[in-house]
Amino acid sequence: MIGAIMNAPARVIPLRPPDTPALFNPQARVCADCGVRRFALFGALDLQGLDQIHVDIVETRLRPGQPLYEAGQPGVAAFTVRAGLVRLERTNAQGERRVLRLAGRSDLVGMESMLGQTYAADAIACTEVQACRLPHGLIESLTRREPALALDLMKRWQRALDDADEWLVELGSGSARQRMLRLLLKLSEYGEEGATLWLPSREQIGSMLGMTLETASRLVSALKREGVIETVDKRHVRVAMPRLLAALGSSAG
Amino acid sequence: MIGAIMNAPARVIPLRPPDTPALFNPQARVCADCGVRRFALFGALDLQGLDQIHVDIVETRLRPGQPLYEAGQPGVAAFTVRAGLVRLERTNAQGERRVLRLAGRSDLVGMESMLGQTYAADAIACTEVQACRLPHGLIESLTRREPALALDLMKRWQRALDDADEWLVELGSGSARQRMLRLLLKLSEYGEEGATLWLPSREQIGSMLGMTLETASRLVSALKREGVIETVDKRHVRVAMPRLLAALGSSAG
DNA sequence: CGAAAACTTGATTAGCATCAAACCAGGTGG
DNA sequence: CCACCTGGTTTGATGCTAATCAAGTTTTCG
Repeated sequence: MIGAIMNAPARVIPLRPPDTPALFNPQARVCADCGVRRFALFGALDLQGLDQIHVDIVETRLRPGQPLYEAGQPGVAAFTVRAGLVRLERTNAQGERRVLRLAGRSDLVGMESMLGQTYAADAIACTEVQACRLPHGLIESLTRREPALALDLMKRWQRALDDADEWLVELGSGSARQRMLRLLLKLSEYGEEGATLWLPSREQIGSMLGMTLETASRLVSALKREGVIETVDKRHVRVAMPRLLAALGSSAG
Repeated sequence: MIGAIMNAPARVIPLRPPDTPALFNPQARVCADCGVRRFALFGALDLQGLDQIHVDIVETRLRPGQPLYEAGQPGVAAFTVRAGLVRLERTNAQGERRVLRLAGRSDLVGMESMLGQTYAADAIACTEVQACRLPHGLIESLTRREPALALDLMKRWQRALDDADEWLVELGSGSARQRMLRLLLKLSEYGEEGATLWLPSREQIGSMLGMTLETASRLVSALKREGVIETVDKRHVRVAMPRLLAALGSSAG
């Protein structure tokens, strides 16, 4: 594959390409070395393609609470999340905020920008976030040159749709306790290392599960007492997966 | 446009093209005369294109309760809903069924089939349904010939995603009464004629709003007493929109 | 007509929202 | 350094909402 950079016949890409001296632009190098490239939007692109697109890609860093974009703004770019967690949320007719779903490593958010639409939701950093900004013009021109990318994009949309449905089905009904347990299960999918996962503020848990922050607090406290979760620091807990699964199973067999 | 069939320069299509004697295949005629074509997937195609694709398109009719497809089945075709209402629903880990959203006239469902995936949900007819079956192979080959179709498809996905988010935000929180009122508002978007709309069974309302069928029944009864809705027949009601909006406004200003 | 399914209505209870108060950690300024 | 403040969190007391259990009624359909 590395040899192929110069005479480019290939589509197959190794999981993490070794050094690639043929790339001229520094950002192209960053892209080539990116740990999520294989899973991200440009996984279908070869390195030569990368060398041509680098120019417009900007890496963005956000602190917890900072918005990546906001609902209603003209959509100028999509974003690949490289690290951290982003939450998508909307305000309903009654003015209550509601978290729609989360996006983590290798997820693509703000795809509506590629259709000339305004952003459909607020995207806000939950943790420290690293993201790559992909201007919509770039993607349009790339799709023309590389039709496989269009298929890749469609798969992205379908994944987002699956995620949305999953949140509705798993977190949308059942008792408060069940929803809390299922949320922990979901958060553990994004878990960085081991059984340690990021725990949202009580208010955010409420906004994800459709309950008050007091109820969320009581549930978290109860699960700590029961040894299902264990405090690591203010925003992180370690989860005893067997107990979590047992708790889920016992509440509705 | 009719003249253009023979020398085809056009992309502009009248809302409902008059007789088109130049088309040979009967199904192509059906497509050309289709009332939703302008809004449906092949709106971007000219009539000549239609004449070439007709062969694989089959019109399907369903009675209330019949499935269009089922979750987990290999996705062999997407469907454009021409008339009636289809509900998408899934069973969660605890075995409860949950309605994800509805699809009505001109909506496209089962798009995941075009990505070689199995269907992600059950699609079940709520009312009498007419749908056009679009085999995934057809769409693939068409996309190659007509790149604009890919963009059209992406817009479809985004619309589905918007719908999903909307359901979560609007029907996912608030009191049972508020959710019921918002559901009526949503159902009225699909309303056929005037203020008359299809009313789901109490069990289905429960499955859409995350409540028991008894609560749904009580709410429907109460709204009838209050004159917000009025029985037309077992499955249809007329809605007094001003009262509905007033009820929505008063319960949460 | 009779049985099954869908719907309605009532009584009771459990679960969660609401209101209220106290607690804690972190940061600021005197 | 300590007093103070602020925002997030915990915990308690109380009441309302909707689930549950239980009949009874209407509709549908063989």
